Amino acid sequence: MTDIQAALALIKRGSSELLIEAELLDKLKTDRPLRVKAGFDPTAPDLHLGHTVLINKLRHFQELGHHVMFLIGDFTGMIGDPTGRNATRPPLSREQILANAQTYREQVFKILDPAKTEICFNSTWFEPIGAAGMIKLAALHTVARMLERDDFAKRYTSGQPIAIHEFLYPLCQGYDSVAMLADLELGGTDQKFNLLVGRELQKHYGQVPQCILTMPLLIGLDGVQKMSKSYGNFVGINEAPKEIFGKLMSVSDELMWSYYELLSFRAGEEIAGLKNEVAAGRNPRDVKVMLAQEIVERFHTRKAAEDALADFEARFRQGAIPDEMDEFEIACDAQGMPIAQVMKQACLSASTSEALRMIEQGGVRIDGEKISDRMLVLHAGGTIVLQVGKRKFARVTLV
RNA sequence: GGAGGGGUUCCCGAGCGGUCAAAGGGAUCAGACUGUAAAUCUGACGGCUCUGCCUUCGAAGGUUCGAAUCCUUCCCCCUCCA
Repeated sequence: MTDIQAALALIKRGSSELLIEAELLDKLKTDRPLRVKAGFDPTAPDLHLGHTVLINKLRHFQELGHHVMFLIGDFTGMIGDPTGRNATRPPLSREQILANAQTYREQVFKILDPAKTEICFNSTWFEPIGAAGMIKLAALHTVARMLERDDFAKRYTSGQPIAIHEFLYPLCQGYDSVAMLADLELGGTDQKFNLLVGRELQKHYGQVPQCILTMPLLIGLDGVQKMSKSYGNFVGINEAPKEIFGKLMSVSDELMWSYYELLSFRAGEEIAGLKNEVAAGRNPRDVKVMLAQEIVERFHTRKAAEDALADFEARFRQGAIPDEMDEFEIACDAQGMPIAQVMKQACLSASTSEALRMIEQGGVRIDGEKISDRMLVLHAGGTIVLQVGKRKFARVTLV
C-alpha cells in the first residue's frame, strides 16, 4: 500500500461519503498540505460528543500533515442553519461570540494540535462585502436549486414556513469555502447540500472545487434524534466525569455500538470482537463501562474515569448516598416548613405540586428513609440529606 | 390585492357551549424489575396555603347562568388565485 492509499484509508475510516474520491486522490498527489475546512456554529460553544466526531476526523488530517481550518461561523450564526425549528435566533453580541470562540479553543484543543490549527471567523470576509456583496452572492444561485435541499423541499411541500434569510445560509457557507480556498470540507451527512453549494461557488470563482467528506451523525442519548444541544440529548465534553460516565451508561445497548463506531479510538477489529463477545453472552453493561471510561479519560483523566465507575457502582448498584451534593440552608419559622416546600427550595422539584407527587410515588427519602407522609413538617435545627429519585440529592440545613 | 385553512398544556395532536386542567402519542419524572441512568411493566405529568382553591387552550374585548368551543377587533402561520 502506498502512502497515498494509506492516507486515503485513514481519511475514509468511519466516514459516510467522500465526494469525489478521484479528485481527492489528485489533490493528495500534489503532495502539498491540503486546506481542510470544518465549520462550527458559535451559538453553541459547549462542544458535545456529536461535534467530536468531526473533530476526531480533523485530527486524522493533522496526523497526515494537512492544514486544518476550524471555522467559527460568527457571521452565519446570525442566520442559524435552517432546521425547520427555531428558524430565527437572536443574534449574538460581539462579546458573546468572542467568549464562545475562546471556549471552542479550549475544548477543541483537547483533541486537535493547537500548533497545526488555524481558527477562522467568517465575519472576516462577510463584513467587508456588505449588502451589495450579499446580493451578488445571492444572484449566483436559484430558488429551484435551493429547494433541492431536502429540508427545504419537505418544509415547502408540507406547508411549513421557510424564511428568506434561511436561503442565505447555504450560500454563505459556500462562500466561506471560496474565501478560505478550501481543498476539502468536512461536515455531518446533514450538511451535504451546504457542502455542495461550496463546490458550485468555488467553480464560479474559478477555483478547483473542494472535496467533501461527510461523517455520520451521532445519535443523541434519546436514541432517536441526532445529538444536539437544542434537543438536550447530548454529552458535553466539559461535563463532570460522573456526568459523562452516567450519561454514557444510560445509552441503550443497541445505540452503544454506534457510539463505539464513531467515538472510540479502538481499532475496528477490536470493536467487532466486543460485539461478538456480547452476542456470545457477555454482559453489555461491561462493554458499556469500557466505552464510558475511555471517553471520560479522553476529556479528563484515567483517575477520573476510575472514580466515576466506582461512584456509579456505589450509587446505582448499592444505592449509596454520594459524598458530594448541593448544600442548602433554608430559613423556616417556628411552625417549621412542609416537606414539599423544602424540596422546592432545595431545587429538588420544580414546584410543590411536583414534590407532593414525588412523595406519593415513593420517590423521596430523608437520610435514606422513604417518606410517605406528604404533610410532613420539618423543623429548624439539624442537617438532613434529601433524596428524590435515584439521582437527585441535597444536603439541607433548616435554620 | 382576493378567497380559504389554521394558531390547544414541553412537543405532536384531539376537542368545537356544560360531564375539560382538556383524549391519544412522544418527551420527561417516579416506582417495580434488572445487567445500568439498557430493555420491559406500572404510575405521574399547570400551580397552590391541596379532599378545596386559582390560572391555562395566539392577544384583547363581548354574548351566555356557563366558552378552548359562539361573536368582534388585532397579531402570527399556511394554501390557492392575482
